[in-house]
Amino acid sequence: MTPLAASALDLDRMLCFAIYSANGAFNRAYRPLLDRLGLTYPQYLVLMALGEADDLTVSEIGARLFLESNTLTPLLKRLEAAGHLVRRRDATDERQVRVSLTDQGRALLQDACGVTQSLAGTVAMTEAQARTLRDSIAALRDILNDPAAMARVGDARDG
Amino acid sequence: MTPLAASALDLDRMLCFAIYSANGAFNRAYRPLLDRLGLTYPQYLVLMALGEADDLTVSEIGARLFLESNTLTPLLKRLEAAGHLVRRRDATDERQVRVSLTDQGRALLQDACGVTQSLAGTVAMTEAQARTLRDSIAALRDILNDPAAMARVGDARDG
DNA sequence: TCCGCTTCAATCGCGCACGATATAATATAC
DNA sequence: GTATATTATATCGTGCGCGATTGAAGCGGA
Repeated sequence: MTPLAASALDLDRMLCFAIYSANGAFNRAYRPLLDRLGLTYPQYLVLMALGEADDLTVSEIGARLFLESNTLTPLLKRLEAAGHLVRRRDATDERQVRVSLTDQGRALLQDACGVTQSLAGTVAMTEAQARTLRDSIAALRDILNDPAAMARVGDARDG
Repeated sequence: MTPLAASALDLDRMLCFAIYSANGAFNRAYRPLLDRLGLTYPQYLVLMALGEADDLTVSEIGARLFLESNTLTPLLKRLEAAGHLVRRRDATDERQVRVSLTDQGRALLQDACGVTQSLAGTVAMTEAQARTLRDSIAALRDILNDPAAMARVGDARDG
């Protein structure tokens, strides 16, 4: 007498829920470690992005993290207020804002990288397992982020 | 001259970032579909949980979704205001709040399940691939959610 | 030159997610 | 049987995440 549960849609069978709950678990695992550094996880990601390529525009950071200015602008302002980075208008195109790490921000990123590695060391997973899993998830993400692939979803319900 | 990028910590090599960005991608894919039903993704998960086992307490829902009352209480109030579920104090233990789907909520869940399937059908992945990936991610989540496993993370930096 | 179109960042509103705390009900200790 | 501890839910403040909108800067064509 539970017709809805009879399908293959149970929570534990859903890939999206596996991703959703794993994301929450990662956040909970990172939080106490990043708290000591005064960082949130998205802020840590921004520092990582700038560590790979400094002096990025807001859009370029967004392209790497799959975020947009409505999320990044206030986040970047907080990191700037904390002295971890500097924002300045591009001289040749005043629409753009270029973001660069300060020395303090660069040092903080070094500390934060240690956090990642100590956590990675705790999760019992071989390098090969982690790589396979990461690549599969990234491929899935790229499909979901592809407008062309997603355009037809739900069409059967519309027409 | 980019010492930070030289390590294995690049964004695209991080499992946590793969999870984080895939979660965002799933949300973006679900949003337009669930918007038509007036639901958010977490609200959809709550309906799913109640579809599997109705008349759950707030804590029981939280145990299934890895959430707590500070997140669930306002979310449940919104779903109740929309007429999708009912909340009432347990007669034998007034501390607990029992949540049950209304007929309207049950019907909405049926509609929402169609959304999931149309999206799953669009993502080119075999059943076996999806199962393997899902199980790996869930196992990872369970490790990250295990206080005992996580207790030692960062110890090396403390002592 | 002027007008429209696009692009980039910023702003606003809303809904999670969660640490910290509050409040009420129950259970336990004595 | 009252004091204390524990449990369940609710409340509050902060920081994402994002749809929608705004405003300024650049770009195009007539």
